[in-house]
Amino acid sequence: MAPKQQKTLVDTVFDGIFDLILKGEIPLGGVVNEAVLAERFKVSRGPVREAVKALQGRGLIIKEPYYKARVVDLSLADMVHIFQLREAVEGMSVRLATINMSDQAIDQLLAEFADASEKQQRIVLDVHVRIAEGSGNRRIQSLLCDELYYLLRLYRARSGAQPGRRDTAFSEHWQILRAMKTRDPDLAESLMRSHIGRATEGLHQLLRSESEKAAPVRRQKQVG
Amino acid sequence: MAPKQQKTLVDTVFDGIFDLILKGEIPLGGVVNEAVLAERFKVSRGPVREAVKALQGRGLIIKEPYYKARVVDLSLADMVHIFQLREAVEGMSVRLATINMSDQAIDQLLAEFADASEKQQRIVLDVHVRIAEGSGNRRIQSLLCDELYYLLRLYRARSGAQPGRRDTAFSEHWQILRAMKTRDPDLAESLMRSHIGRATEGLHQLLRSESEKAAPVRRQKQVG
DNA sequence: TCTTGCCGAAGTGTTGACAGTTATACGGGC
DNA sequence: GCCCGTATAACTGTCAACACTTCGGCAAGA
Repeated sequence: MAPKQQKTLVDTVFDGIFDLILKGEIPLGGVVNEAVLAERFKVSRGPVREAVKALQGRGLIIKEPYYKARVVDLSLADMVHIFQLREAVEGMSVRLATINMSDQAIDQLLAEFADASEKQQRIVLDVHVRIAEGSGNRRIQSLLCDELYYLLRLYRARSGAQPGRRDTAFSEHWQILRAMKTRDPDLAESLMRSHIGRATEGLHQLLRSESEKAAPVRRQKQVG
Repeated sequence: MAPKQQKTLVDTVFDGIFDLILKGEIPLGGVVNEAVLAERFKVSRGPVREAVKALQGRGLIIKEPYYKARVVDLSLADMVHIFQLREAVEGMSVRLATINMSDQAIDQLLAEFADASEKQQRIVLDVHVRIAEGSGNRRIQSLLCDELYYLLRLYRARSGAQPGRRDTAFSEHWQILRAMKTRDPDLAESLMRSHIGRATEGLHQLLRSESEKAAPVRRQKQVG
């Protein structure tokens, strides 16, 4: 009973709105107007409503009854919260993958990682996605590869800089994969949590320097 | 800018459908029919669609384009996945609460816990909710108190038995609260993960005994 | 009897109009 | 100029009808 992969207007509009948000055409905190979007995508307001609700369900849009929906602000504090959650879930994800993935699958992941690293390709999100798939836990996969995935993409698109150190990320990923290979779930989880915890700490530093910078002068109102 | 707490038809229908599912009027795996529900709640199909989509977003309903939506099956394997995720997130939740909650708030939680235990009240979900609130992490709170909360409620309503041992749960909660009081985030997290990990293991046992029971004879088709 | 194909019924997806709520603009008074 | 009240415009929530897809029943053929 595998249904055909139908694509409804809601799916198309969802992707379209997410793209507008990614590109900043609807800025962070900006208004999401159903009627305008319906005109833009040449559909009725119904599918737009449903797409907006779906984006709301992924934490990308804030919506209250009768009020104009808004794109989430994605403050640094918000990102700290997301990374704390992600640390816990990615830790469990790699623990389960260490236990559940076959030797062959782990070897293949290691080989692809080594291959991509030689080519200087961006593989950071892919490794996490692959581990989540290997965890065999559909709920964890759904959370990491759906809701948190969109939030991370948005954060990276809007902030430019990655909350992590690109120079050591390769080494940390490698160590995680090695721990998986040796079937040490405790070590794998600990390494993954440290890996993400460092990014969280980096965000914390930004948050602190931001509040110190703001303290001596009047908080500058954002134009948008 | 706190909007009034408006309640739309979608909210009402969401609660109504969830209630039908809780009571088994729509059984696990059962069909969710928009037109029938619209008649039942005396609304148009629009709000029903939106409510169904919202329930889908919480993992309670499975839906593909043009196919009839269905209530999730909530198999034991599914519950194991949910509890594994919950273990990770509740662990991080109590870690953050141990760090972030004020002494006064922790004392109050301890006092309320002791009070409720004398009265033999059901406080299990409340403690977890309170800890999530105390974590100060809105994403964790949202996940534990929204999506996972509904799934847990549904599981308990449909399965009757709690995946846990009521006799030792009090003691385990108490130890967790004590670890919070002494400001030991590592211990608090470890205790919480053990607490939920035991429930997960109980589910695993059920899953194993289920598959052993099914192995020697033809798998009995469920009537529903 | 079993299998396949066709057609109509049952259901889902979308539309445009109406109903209800919030936001904005304008005028009057202080 | 500022504040308040009112009216209207702009928006969100809902409705009923139409468009499109799936499902089930029946008939025909092997």
